[in-house]
Amino acid sequence: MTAHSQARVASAASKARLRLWLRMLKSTRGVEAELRERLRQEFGSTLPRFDVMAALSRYEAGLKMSALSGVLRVSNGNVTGIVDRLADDGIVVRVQVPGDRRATLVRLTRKGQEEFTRQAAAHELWIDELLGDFDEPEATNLAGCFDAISRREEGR
Amino acid sequence: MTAHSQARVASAASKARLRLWLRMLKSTRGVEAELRERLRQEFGSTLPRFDVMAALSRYEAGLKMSALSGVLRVSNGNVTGIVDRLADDGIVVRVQVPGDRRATLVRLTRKGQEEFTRQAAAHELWIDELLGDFDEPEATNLAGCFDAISRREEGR
DNA sequence: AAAAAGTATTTCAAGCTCAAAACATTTTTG
DNA sequence: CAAAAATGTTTTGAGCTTGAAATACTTTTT
Repeated sequence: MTAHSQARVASAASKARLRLWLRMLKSTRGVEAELRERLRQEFGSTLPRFDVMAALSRYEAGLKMSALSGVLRVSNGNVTGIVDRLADDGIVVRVQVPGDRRATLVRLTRKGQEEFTRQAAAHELWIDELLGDFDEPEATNLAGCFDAISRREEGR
Repeated sequence: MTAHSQARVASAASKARLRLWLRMLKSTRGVEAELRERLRQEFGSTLPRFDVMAALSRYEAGLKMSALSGVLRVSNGNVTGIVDRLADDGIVVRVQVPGDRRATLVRLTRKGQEEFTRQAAAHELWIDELLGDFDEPEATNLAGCFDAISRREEGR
């Protein structure tokens, strides 16, 4: 293969990847917008709040602020405000860590657990509706493709 | 098929779709974060600014504010601030629409066009790198899957 | 034990995002 | 033609997001 045809082939794949990215962004944003809207309408809440609750629900003992922002892959300062508001609403509590006066543990309250259970059930139904075009093998296959992208990201 | 096994099948596909969504979100956010970081480092800019410039670059005659927010699928008020800052930087201009004193047209300046050309070239290379796992047929196939999701959204 | 380095969290400033309200102008309607 | 409805944009208030700086505490080094 000549350098010339090589360049042509690379460029065509490159365009296809760009198109892929634009579609990926569009459909992800669309689903996100719909979820945000429903969370607002049905529960008076937001996606970031849901994400924090989901993370905490997987750690019954609670998470330190830094661990929480690590799990969610958002900045430290970001989580502070969301947790502040969730605490105001009685969804989470901050607990001092015994041996370390710098750290605080964040835990779902009982009310928070119950609220998350309700919201998570609705969330699963919504996803089922929004991604209903995919049957089980397709969904599993696509999930694998995304894992490939994510792994590529992590290896940087 | 009994009602019982029906429920089981639906539930398994449902779980697969939920997993798919979580992976889709994770990888899209990862690529977005990387693009945002590079745009910040290399061009001192942001993704929303890039999106506005990209939209305007496809309409040489300019777009009305409402058309711009329509194309980008974000709220009206949102675009106002981004365009304000792009105008401050000499990237875009607002032009009064002759027959309608309510409306303004937003256009890329020459400087804006040149800047967008530079950024778009870098952007395409970045995508090529970040999604490099997919060859042309794969990328095209996946893009088709996302189109299905987007079309489903639009039909709501 | 004092100094230095490291860790955990919050604060800050800037920008993005939305929905809703306000404002201005144009078009339609009674 | 005047009132009402529709259209185009900006403002407002609340919340999310980031990176960087500030604060507080702990561990390590000298």
